[in-house]
Parts: sequence; structure tokens; C-alpha cells
Amino acid sequence: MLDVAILGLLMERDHHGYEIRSQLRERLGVSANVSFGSIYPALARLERHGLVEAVAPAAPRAAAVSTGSLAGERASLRSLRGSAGLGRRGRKVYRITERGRQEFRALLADPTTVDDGRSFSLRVALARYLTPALRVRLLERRRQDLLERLAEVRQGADNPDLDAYARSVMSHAAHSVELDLEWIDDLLSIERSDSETFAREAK
Amino acid sequence: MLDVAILGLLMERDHHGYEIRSQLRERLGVSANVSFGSIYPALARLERHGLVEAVAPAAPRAAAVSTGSLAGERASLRSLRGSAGLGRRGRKVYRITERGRQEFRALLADPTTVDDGRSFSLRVALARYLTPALRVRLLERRRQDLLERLAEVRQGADNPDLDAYARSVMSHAAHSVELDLEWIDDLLSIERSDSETFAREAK
DNA sequence: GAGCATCATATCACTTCGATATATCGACGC
DNA sequence: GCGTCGATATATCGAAGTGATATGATGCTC
Repeated sequence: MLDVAILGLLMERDHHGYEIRSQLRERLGVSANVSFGSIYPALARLERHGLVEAVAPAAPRAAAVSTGSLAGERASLRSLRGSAGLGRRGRKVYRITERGRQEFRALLADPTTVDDGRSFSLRVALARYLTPALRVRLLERRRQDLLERLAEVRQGADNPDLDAYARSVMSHAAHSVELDLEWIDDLLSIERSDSETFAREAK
Repeated sequence: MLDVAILGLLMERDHHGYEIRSQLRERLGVSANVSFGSIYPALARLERHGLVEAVAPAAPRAAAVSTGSLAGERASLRSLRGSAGLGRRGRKVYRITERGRQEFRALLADPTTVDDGRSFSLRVALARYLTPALRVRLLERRRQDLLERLAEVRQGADNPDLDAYARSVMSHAAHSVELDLEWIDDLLSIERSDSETFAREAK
């Protein structure tokens, strides 16, 4: 799942590891701070698989140069520091490759992985990269899962074996799932009205 | 966190690994199915540290016997099968030790660990093992964390850089956090009215 | 009594986490 | 100019969790 998140961020623009961490929260709504101990190995893995590649440290233009020599790197760093104000020493900026784009769309659309709350939210945050049909499938699948979960927690909320605290947890879980369901239904109705609009305009 | 959950279940009664998995969902409201690949190693760890101990396979009474010999185990199993209808072969039933109880309360009350949603819910589900003062501290701490998170996601929901899907995720996250906050405020007001009742009665 | 779902433990490779180490840069005081 | 503090940035380690898979017993049904 982290792979999808990172690739998703790189679809928009290049990033370095440290930045990815903050972007996960700010742009993709990931609630927990993902540790560097997962981000850096993930980037290394993605690079190994040819899905991302390191680029000359930052700077939108003026880049190019440097085929890897230490002197070259240093030079470009110095020039960066002089110019745009960016270019902290250690930065390793990554760019997504064409294969990375393909793999990203495949992972995002993959119907075999079962979503928990985090991965579902992530997918919705990246839903613009899905076709309308895939979006609807994603939403309806999650809807089904949540309906099952709702039955479970409602049962727990009424279970007299549990003490008041445990029942409160269950009952709050139920309300929380209900809220999720309302959200999904909203999203679904938007998808549907969009496709209607499209159908009407197509006439 | 898993340790606390397992110990919490064992506070009530003895369990075996397979059962713990279902109880986590049913009694403690853990939403994801915790894998056996974490439960069994966790039990082994807890046993190694002397916090739990294996008991003669199940059966409320008739137990005792068996100091570990293979023949003894088999015999007690056969008798179990004949009697209560319980006693599947492989079952390893664990009981919490006195040290385990102490450690459980210490872990549950530990103020240094920062709660995410899962561990917070877990703690609330086990809150009857906390003192009223510790319960209030737990709730207020979480409340603070959520207020900060709320500010963050509200900002994300208004961020025009994000597309409609990402903003929708942020906005739903905000509603979700608001619901959590209402829940916590409910729990806090219950704690307070309980302590008032207590104070009034004490007069 | 044969077949099948469920119960139950165990282990594997791979990921992720949390802590820690290391180094640079910018700002601030003095 | 000089130290130092906080934010930026990468890297690595051990411990823990995941998902898949293997293995086998037990009970249910036909």
C-alpha cells in the first residue's frame, strides 16, 4: 500500500523521501506518520524494480548535467544553492518512470486486495487516476465490507456479556461505520450523477 | 499493543490462540483480523517473559493431572473428549500469571505511548481496569491529539491544490474526527457525573 | 465411512515500525 | 565571526506484524 501512496505522489511531481512523509498526511490524508524506516526502503525497492529513478537533486530546470560523478554532483549542488535557494545537501529526488505509471494504475485498480480503512481512503484520494467504472467498483466493494462490519459491531454493542466500556467502543464503532457508509453513498451518487450528465450530453 | 489486548482477554478467562483472534474482534472491537503470525509469536513471547502460562488443555474442571509427559497429555485429552465435548487435540490454553496482571495494568496505564485510533479504542474497551483518574487522563490526552488532527484535516479539506477526491477524503476525515470527539466528550461527562455521584454519596 | 468445512497451531519471507545515528542548513543571540 | 538550536534529510537496526501456506485433527452430513 505504501508503494501505491508513494507512486501516487510521484505522479504529480518529483519528491524526495523526507517530503513524501509530510505529503502523505497533507495530500493523501494518511493519519499516522509513516516512519522513515519504511519510506527509504520502499523508495530503494521501487528504484530496484525500475518504477522510480533518482534525478539530479531538485531544481525544476537547470537540471540535466551530472551523470553521477561526485564532482558533478557537488557542482550542481553548489549552483543550486546559489540560484533557487533550494538544494539541501543530502536530498535524493525521485521521479516516476513510465513502468512506474503503469504499475501504479495496476496496483490502484487491483481488485484482489481487500481494503481496510486506510488503504480505502488512500485509493479514494487517488481516485482521479481510476476510470469511473473502477471508482464505482471500489466504492461498492467497500460498501459491502462495511455493511458486514456494521452487523458485527451492532451485535457487540448489544452484547450483555460486555461491560459498559467495551459496549461503548462497539457502539461508537457502529456510528463510525455508519458515517463511512454515508460518505460512500455520497460519493456513489456523485459518480452516478456525473455519468448521467455525461450520458445526457452524449445524446 | 497486541500484548495488552491478549493480556486483557486473559484477565477475564483462559484462552487459546485461535480463540483470541475472534475475541479481539468481538470483545475488544479490533477491526482488522490480527494474523496468527502475530498471535502465536506474541503468546510465546509472553510465556517466555512469565506473563502467561500454558495450562492443561481446556476443561474447567477434571483438569490437573499431566505434568507434561506425552502419554499423560494423550490420556487427559482422551478423557476430555469423552466428557465435556471440548478438548480439541492441538489446543494450547493460556492463563495469565500474577506478574502478567501487574504488567497488564502497567501497560494499559502507560502514559508514554501515544495512542492511534486502534490502541485508543483498545484501551477504552479495557478501561474498567483503570482507575477513574487514569481514565480521565487517557480520554483528555486523546482529545488533545484529535483536536490537532482536526485542524490539519480541515485545512486539507479547504486546500484548493487538492482535487475533489482528495478533498473529500480530508473532509470525511474531519467528520470522522468530530464524531470521535463527541464520543470522547460523552465518555468524559460520564466519568465526571460518576465522580460527582460518588462525591455526593460520600458526604 | 468418505468428503468437507472448521478448528488449531506453526512457520516463512517480506514489510513496517520506532529508535537512533549522523550531517547540513538557517536563524538567533552575543 | 561563533556557538548552538531546531528543522531538514538520509540511513540503518532490531523487533514486531502481515499474508500465505503447510499440516493435521475433529465434527458434520449424506
